[in-house]
Amino acid sequence: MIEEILLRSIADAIKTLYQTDIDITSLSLQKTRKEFEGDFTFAVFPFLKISKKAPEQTANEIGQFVTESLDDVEGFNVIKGFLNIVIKKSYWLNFLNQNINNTTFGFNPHKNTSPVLVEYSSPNTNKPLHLGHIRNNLLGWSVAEILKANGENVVKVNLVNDRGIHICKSMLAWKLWGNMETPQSSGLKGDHLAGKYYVLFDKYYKKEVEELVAKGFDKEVAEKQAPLIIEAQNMLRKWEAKDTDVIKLWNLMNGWVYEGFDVTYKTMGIDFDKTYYESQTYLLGKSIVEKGFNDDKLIRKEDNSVWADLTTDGLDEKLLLRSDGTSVYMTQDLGTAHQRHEEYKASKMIYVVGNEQNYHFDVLKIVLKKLGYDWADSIYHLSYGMVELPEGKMKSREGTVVDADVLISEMIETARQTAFELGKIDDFESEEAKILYHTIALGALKYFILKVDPQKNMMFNPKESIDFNGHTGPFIQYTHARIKSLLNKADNVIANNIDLNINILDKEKNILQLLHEYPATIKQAAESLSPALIANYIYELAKEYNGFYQEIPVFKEENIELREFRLAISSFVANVIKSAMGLLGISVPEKM
RNA sequence: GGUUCCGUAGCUCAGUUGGAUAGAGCAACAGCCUUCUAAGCUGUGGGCCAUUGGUUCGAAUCCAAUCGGAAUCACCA
Repeated sequence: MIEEILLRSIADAIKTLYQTDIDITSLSLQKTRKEFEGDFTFAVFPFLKISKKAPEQTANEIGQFVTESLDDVEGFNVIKGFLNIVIKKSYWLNFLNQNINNTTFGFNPHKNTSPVLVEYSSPNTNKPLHLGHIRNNLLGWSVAEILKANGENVVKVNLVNDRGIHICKSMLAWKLWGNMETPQSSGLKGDHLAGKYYVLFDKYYKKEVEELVAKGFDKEVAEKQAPLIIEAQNMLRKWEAKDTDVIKLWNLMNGWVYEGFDVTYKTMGIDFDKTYYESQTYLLGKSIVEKGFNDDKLIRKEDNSVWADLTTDGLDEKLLLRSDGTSVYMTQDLGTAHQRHEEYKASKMIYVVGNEQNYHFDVLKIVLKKLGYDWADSIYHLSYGMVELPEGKMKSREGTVVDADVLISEMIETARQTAFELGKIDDFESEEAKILYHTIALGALKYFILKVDPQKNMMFNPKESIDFNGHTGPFIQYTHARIKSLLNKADNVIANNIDLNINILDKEKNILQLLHEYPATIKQAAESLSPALIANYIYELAKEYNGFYQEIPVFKEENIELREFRLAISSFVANVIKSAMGLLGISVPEKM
């Protein structure tokens, strides 16, 4: 990489000129700002104490040294204390020639190290997926792909939350009021059917609580004594005791939900290498807790509940087993983590989970350590922000959730209408057209979500449908389609031996520089686990290309060498757009 | 109340380890299709980077305090 060569040369310069050894990692270059001439800029201010000279003079001396020692450097200029280094155009053209046909440009070779696990999605089987889950799925999937591109050995895992009191609520409601309704009989998608009964449970439960309060009970007491909740708890105990009828009902309803989830995952293009089920790990969790108690690392209270005392860690006590012996969320997470560690000995276990669970993961790591598992440090909680609506947070029970399936189908419809209004397609009902609507709709949705820094909360306004113009997925897809159309006109013949003496325009060099940054962008995105860096990078590239496309003839250029050069740049841009969008899970059309 | 995260244009968001005059998109206004796809391009207006101190040659970026907002602190998950 030219950056590293430049830095080494600068370090040499400082050593030769000022007799001081500088660690190369303490030096940094930045891209030269557009208003100045040059490619890379080095700020000399920190080294004035060493040079004991004015900024301009120091910069001039270093610039002189670097220019004389490196073939790829054309020259330099100095403005205040900023040394702007100009790279020869032959460097950029060589870069183009060498990478134009490299289908894995920007990717690191596969390292043969212990795997990195990425857990995402982690759905509950009592309700369908909503916009919050969409962010989770897209983030997790994309982070996994970016890590792969960076050479990691990645395992994508899902953890299905298929047991627990919330599942029993749906089951109980269906049993009481469902009249044997099935996805077939109702035409409802399986996950939506389960969700319907979850909502129904809550409705009647609330009613019971109100009635008890009206009779003079405290609200807290009422919430614990309402017949419905007692019945649900009863069901959970029966489930843990493997009661035949309860298990049968559980299998039936979960089966419906899985069928529903599969459809949604397929539509979104989300996949997994391995799926864990809480129902298969919670017993391991229980045994870990029992062992911890026997080893005197946990405490049992009079009512038989088991707790971890975290007061020495500045936290509170944490329940691990209820007084009736059933397990909680934390219990199964201990079991799941343990099982995964045994299976993969992963160097890192990344959990993509919303920031509302920050405390949970702090506790998980502390409890694991307390129990003597050193590998607790390999657990990393990739904590992402909530998706907020204009009215505030999404709440299932208040009906303010944006349903994943509904949102996606609305987006597809919008894509269809927009294509119609723009007169883009001849046959609007053809199979090809339908694929295109899907590609564009998902492109818009995925890009909208992934371009935001994962850590931050993000706003989604359902009344303003996601845009297809400007800083969006379709903008980038469109750029790709236009390039493909150009390349087709040239019969897809792309030269990789561009003459190093041709004249390069500013816009062309800007594009080459951006392409040159792709490998570093992937690396950075992998290190910071942020697809947003890829998303913003690819927008910048597409935008720069569109400016070029508008102003400069490509296929119509009469000079053959220039035409080949511009076609080559165009082809390279198309490759990188396709590659980078692929890391976001967004496919790019050939035509649109 | 404790802990954690966030405050950048009217709105939605960028701004890599501190660097030169703070960047996009949307919305508004004005232009560009007999020439490679106008889902595009060009231009105009729009900012006390929440506030106040500090560190530094240099702060949107680092530190502290204050003010706003969010999450969490359950025998829910």
